[in-house]
Amino acid sequence: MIRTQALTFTQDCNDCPIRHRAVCARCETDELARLEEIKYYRRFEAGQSVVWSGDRMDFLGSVVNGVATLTQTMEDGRTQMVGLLLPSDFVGRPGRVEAAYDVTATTDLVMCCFRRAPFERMMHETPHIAQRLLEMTLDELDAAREWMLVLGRKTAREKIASLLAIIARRNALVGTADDHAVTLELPLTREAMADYLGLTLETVSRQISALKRDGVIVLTGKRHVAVPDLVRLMAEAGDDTDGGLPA
Amino acid sequence: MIRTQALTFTQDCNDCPIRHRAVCARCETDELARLEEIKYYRRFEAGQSVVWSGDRMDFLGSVVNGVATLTQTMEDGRTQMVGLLLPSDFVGRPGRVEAAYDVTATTDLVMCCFRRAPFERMMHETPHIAQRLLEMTLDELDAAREWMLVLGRKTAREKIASLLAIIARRNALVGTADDHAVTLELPLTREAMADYLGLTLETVSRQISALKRDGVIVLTGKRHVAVPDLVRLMAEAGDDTDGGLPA
DNA sequence: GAACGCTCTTGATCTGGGTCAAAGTCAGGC
DNA sequence: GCCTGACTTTGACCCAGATCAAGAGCGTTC
Repeated sequence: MIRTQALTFTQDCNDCPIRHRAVCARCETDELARLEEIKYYRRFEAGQSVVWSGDRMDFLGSVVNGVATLTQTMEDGRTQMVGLLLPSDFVGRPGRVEAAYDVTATTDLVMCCFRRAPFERMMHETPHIAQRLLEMTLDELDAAREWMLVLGRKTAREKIASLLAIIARRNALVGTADDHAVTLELPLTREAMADYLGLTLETVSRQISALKRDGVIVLTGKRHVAVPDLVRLMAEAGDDTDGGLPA
Repeated sequence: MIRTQALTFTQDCNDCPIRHRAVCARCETDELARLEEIKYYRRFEAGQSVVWSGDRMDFLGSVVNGVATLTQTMEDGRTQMVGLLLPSDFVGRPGRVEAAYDVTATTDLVMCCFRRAPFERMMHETPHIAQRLLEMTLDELDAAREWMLVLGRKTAREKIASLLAIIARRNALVGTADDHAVTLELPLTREAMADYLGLTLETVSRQISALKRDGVIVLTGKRHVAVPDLVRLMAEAGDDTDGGLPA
């Protein structure tokens, strides 16, 4: 059920694979060149804030490397992560300068950014870009709704398994892996995982221990996880597995 | 925090206010005429399914009247509502014929539909439409993420208050109301509310009783709710109230 | 107007996950 | 090597909300 995005980078875009996928899948050469002009890179250290909710955000861009999170906070301090930005994911809303969420780098992070004004101008002149952004936003919406099911109806164990499955799937496409066994590096602390899953960090820790005890995962270090059987993991997540993996 | 969409219909669009807002806010007259050609109305009875997840959906459209829900279901029968479609909301994904969710009318429903093929053709030829759809989709994404906070971090009482506040705000704009007192008709059964909130119907019922006991709401019939003080209700929902209401 | 089928309310009890507390692991700095 | 601080694990206990169960309200049908 968790839709996997095709990360089919093309060689003609090797200095910034992201730019290609994110906003320019069907652009002509001269359009690519224009994007090139307004593009720049930003680096963030693990733990650093990219932007705070309500602040001015004068760029839009995609993650090249590393992991960032989108979180919402209530006045009393309760927080909920509402999005996980993995390489190739796009942040920023055209036409609205104030950030709607806190964006935080959870690992060292490299982003490919576009300055807002020229990007928006270009979007208005280049129909492909708005159409591409629409597709990407629809994918994000599907992912958010998928996550609503996780938050609203799954047990703690299923929630952990769902998160691991998402990361494993994204990883599996980038790295090499046979269909059923995957290893992955958790880019999140237990606390950040809890924020994503609507749990406490203690519960996260306990459920990870339980999955380990039951052989669903093998821990080789706090953050390094081996999944011997991805199908098993997805079953633990409560997902239907049909069509999930290539045959 | 719950963003309210401006439902500013213009008089030049009186036979189908929705069409205007939904996809053609900036179209020229001839484009409006083309939309007119491919538009038709569909009516559904309360309880009837609009489309099942996975089925072919050969139209897109917006709600004119009534309420529909988007729900996701797990194999074991657990369900989670992932969206509430109130008048002026749009359903359907351009470029993807299979519905991703179950769409169900919870009241008698009128939709203004566009046949898929000509609509998509028009979208590709008319940049305004893709841009408008992008904006609408970004609004939906914000709403979905808002809801993730509700599902993941709010208590049962706060969840109920949040739902009432959403409906009250949408209602308040359409109907007449002074700033602080609103009455509304619940378009959902207790069970549907539970599905939206990630609760059981018993808990929904108990919390509604509690809010009534505490004077936050006044029940005049099972489904008819008077909110004497919307600010109070929003405080119960755990929302920050700044900017929420006109002064 | 009795019987039926919904929807909703309320009570009693149970439990998954939260809360509080303490101890274990590990990387980096000196 | 040992200290420090951040992260993680584990234990004991508790409570919000789930579950199970019984009725109550109320519109429809015949």
